[in-house]
Amino acid sequence: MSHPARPPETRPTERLGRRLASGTAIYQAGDNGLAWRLQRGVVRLDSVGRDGEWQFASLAIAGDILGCETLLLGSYAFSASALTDCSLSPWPEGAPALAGESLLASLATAQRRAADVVALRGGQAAERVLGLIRLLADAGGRVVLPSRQDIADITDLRFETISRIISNLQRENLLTPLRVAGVHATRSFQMHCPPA
Amino acid sequence: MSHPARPPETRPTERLGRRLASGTAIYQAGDNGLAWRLQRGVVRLDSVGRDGEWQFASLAIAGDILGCETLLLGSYAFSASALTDCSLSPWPEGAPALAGESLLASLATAQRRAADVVALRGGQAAERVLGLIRLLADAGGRVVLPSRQDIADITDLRFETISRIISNLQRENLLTPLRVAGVHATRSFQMHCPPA
DNA sequence: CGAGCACTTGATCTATGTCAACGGTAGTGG
DNA sequence: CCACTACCGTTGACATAGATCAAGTGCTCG
Repeated sequence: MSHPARPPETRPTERLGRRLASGTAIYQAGDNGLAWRLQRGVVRLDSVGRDGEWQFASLAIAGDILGCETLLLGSYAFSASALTDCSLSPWPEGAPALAGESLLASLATAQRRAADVVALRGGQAAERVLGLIRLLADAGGRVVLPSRQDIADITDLRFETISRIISNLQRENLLTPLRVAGVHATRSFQMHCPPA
Repeated sequence: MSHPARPPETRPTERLGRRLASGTAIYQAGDNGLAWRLQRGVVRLDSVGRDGEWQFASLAIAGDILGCETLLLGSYAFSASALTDCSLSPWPEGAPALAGESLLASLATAQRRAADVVALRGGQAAERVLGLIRLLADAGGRVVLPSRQDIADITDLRFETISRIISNLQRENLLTPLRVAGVHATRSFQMHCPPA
């Protein structure tokens, strides 16, 4: 529909307890595999049309469960890729029994997360981007953002618009780029606005 | 944010196995209650901000489970209201044991539904509305739509825009209003486009 | 009968999309 | 080391989809 196909960048699967660099594919819709807990980072989930185009479907952030559906269906329903550096560990932890309790908990957070994502696609452009930044910021207001294009896919805006909005936020001192190796990063920021 | 507060239209809760008219509130975020299976109709879920404004969060259609989170948290996380005439029955059916299997199934469909809703908020206006119509149509292409305003809230458009789009679809013969009591209905249609 | 509500349609405005040019950085191969 | 390419991000100029404002219709309910 409105979003461009993305080239699936594949890498060999590492052993359990994976670390993934920003941009790497984690799994593809239809693959067989495990469910994971996302320990750190941000993951994008896309649904895949019959003709293979990717369409942004949801977001997972640290603490979320990834690929639950594989426990029921045997294969992934979405394709997952890392928007920032990530680490994953197999889920469920400990006993392999499908503990009803932890399933319920993961269902509840999935619902909340879905509502958050829906909210990121409504209202004024600047509010949407700010909403995403708030969602991704840690308690101290530090954020590592996805690429402009990924932010655009998430918020249903264009990357030029995202670029302009982030420039404005810097101009208004709501966001200051962090220095990484002596230069201003384009993706790491300190946020200066109320976290809610 | 971008969406207006809606007046919560309350009604006394009926006994188990409920039928609800279009427009009625089903439950409010924070209430205690059961989980339900939606047997018929379309339900809107809103998250409620601290200041009480409602914000569209998700959609449930026939077959979906409503208010799962109450099993874990003891109270509803969202407010639910009927967008068309609905019927509900308590869930889980039969044994009160939290069957891991059916929980998983409901988690999987919740994820899919969330992805559908996200898709309804991206791309061209006419495509979004058509996407919603497809989602709500039965196998024969018959649909009972929510009000123009509710469609607008779901798709993040304005009700005037929805009205124009539906008028266009009729003009292009993709949609024909059904006759109800001799007059053209404004919400019941026959769809004439491919269901996928 | 009048009030309220949902819907329709027209005229105009504007936020965001689109197109284009350019700069910086990383990687690659000579 | 430099050239070269590819990719990502920034910024400007302009176009347009959809928002906004306004007026009017018809239905339902008291």
